Amino acid sequence: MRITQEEIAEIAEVSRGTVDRVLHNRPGVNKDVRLRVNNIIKALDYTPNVAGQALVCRKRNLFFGVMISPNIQTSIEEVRREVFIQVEELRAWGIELNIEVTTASNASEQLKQLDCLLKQGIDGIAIAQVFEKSVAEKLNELMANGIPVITFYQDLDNIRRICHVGQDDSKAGEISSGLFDLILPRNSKVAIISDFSEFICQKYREEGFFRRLRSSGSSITVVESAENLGQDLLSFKLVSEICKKYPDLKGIYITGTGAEGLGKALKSSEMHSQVQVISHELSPSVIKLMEEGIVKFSICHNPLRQGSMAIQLLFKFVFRKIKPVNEKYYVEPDIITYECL
Amino acid sequence: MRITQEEIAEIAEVSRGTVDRVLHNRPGVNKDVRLRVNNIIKALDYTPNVAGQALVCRKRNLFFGVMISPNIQTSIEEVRREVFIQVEELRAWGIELNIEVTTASNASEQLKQLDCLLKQGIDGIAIAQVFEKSVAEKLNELMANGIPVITFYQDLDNIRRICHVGQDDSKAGEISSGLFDLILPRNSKVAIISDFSEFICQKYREEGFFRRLRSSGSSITVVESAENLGQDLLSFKLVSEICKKYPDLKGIYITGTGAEGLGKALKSSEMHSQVQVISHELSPSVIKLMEEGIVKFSICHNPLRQGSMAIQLLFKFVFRKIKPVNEKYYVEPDIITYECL
DNA sequence: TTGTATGCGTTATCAC
DNA sequence: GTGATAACGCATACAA
Repeated sequence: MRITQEEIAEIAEVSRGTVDRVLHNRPGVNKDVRLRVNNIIKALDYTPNVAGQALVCRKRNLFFGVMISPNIQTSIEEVRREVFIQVEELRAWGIELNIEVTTASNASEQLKQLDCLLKQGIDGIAIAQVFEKSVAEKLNELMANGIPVITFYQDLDNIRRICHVGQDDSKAGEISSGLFDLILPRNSKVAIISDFSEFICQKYREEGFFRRLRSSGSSITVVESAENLGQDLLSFKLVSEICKKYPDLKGIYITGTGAEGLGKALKSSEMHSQVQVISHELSPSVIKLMEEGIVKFSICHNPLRQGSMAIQLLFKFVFRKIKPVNEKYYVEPDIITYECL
Repeated sequence: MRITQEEIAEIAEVSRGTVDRVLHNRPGVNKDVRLRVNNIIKALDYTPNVAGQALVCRKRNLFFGVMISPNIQTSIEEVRREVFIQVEELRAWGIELNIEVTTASNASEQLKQLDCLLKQGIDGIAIAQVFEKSVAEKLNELMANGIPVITFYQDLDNIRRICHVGQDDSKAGEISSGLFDLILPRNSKVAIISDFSEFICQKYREEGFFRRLRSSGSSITVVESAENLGQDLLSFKLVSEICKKYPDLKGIYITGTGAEGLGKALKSSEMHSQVQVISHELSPSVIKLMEEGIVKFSICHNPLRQGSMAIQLLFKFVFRKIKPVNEKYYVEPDIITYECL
């Protein structure tokens, strides 16, 4: 049987009210009493019964904002479905959690949405990609005002947040490189295409890729590493050029978006049956290329699971005041092949 | 704001007590009244507030049994750790759930453990593998007596249970076959080794493997399909023979246990760098073979996640009386390579 | 056959 | 500064 406030009050020879005040750091309690009660709380390892809290807190509703960017390559409907499951689960416990899912593809949109959420009185924010410093600053401001922020999917340096939920990109890069060694003949030439190599995740993926090549003594040579700036047209051009330059190219590792342009280039160069492609995530264009047999593997970090993890951590923090123990949480990478779809 | 018993009582112009009696199908309420109340409950889509229930039910503790077999290839400590997390989570809500994790490797041990659990007054059972009909019959009996049973990891025909949590083995087989097509040269010869092909999961894996070979028009030929009866010695013998018989063998798909014997055979035949192995799950011997570069892929169905899913469903059923909507729940297969370890 | 009272643990609002 | 008390939604024992 767990310890209750009532019991603490009894032991400390005070009333429940006082215990409550101590627990919530509210003023109006003698220093000595506070210390005594606090000691008992610690000694008996008291933790509140969440059911009791849930029952009381039926008055005020919670309100979270989930901000995603198109880059997470999952449809907003899917995110909503995932969110719905969690909201329903909490509803069963009598807790009304409202979650507004918005999508933005640039900084100014994000800022506008943040302002809108703030006006409605937000209790917490999970954000999948922070586009610019201006947004980061805004989020820092929120944190300073006691509104918790969790970043997921893509992190940013110098941003204040209670934690980050993401993937181990460097490991993902290692896995890709290992996969190439399994499917390519010896001494193969491989090219790497990123969209913006400055994006942390892509930088780490590439790093991991190279690290394993070295450490495993792989025979693969990376002949080119180019940026398509997230544009399919540029992607097409780049890959076409590379194909011309290296007619014996055997593999392409695409760490970000732009798979569609890549696919077209391979087909128009008639290299699509010779070049094996490994990509990340499961955008519609990647799925299509898998069905066509051009993309052989895609390494995914279920953005849905990341999102729901973020919401759970956010809820725990807001409702139960439990701070995430880790600064970063990783979801395991999923290796996807055509048969997995 | 959700609807409450109180409100239903008000609308039906009866007391809370009566509503409660109707909700719990207890006797002592007029037929007409019962009908009226029931209609209101349905019309307003009433669902109980679990927090309220949790608060009341602090008196009686719940007691679940989790029975695993060595075949699930996860250490009992890991299972306990996983169980612990869930128990703590419920504890936070004031619900004391006791879970006893036992491991048995044959039917008579399982029967003994079941009896032991029954004597202690069990509220539900999650079982990872049912060895014989005698155990299945015992479980059917429990179900008849209102003690819910969930099977996970491995199912059995003709067993009564509220649902099953497992994997889509046929899909797993398809994935393996797809992987072979990616890593093997054209027209390769492949052998399949199972331990007991009568085990449902292995049967389905093999079926899926063959199905995809046919449907995709693969150039792979399966030259042999043998059973090692779960014995490493037999596994060694079988694989040695196969290696001798097919010196140009390129791949082995091992659907069950016995990887250690297989590895030794490949090494002693000096075929280990020529033959690519795909296996299932992550037993210590599989991990070792991956590190040695012999096993290239292993397809896993996180038994831990299966177990925790089973417990969650069990809890939902026992505590909230919510029957699982599906008869079978599948976890997604994980494709594991050396770099994933 | 029906209604009422009590308690579960927490929070918040009074009163002292 | 401190203590008592009324909800919150539910289950149950008891009263009518």
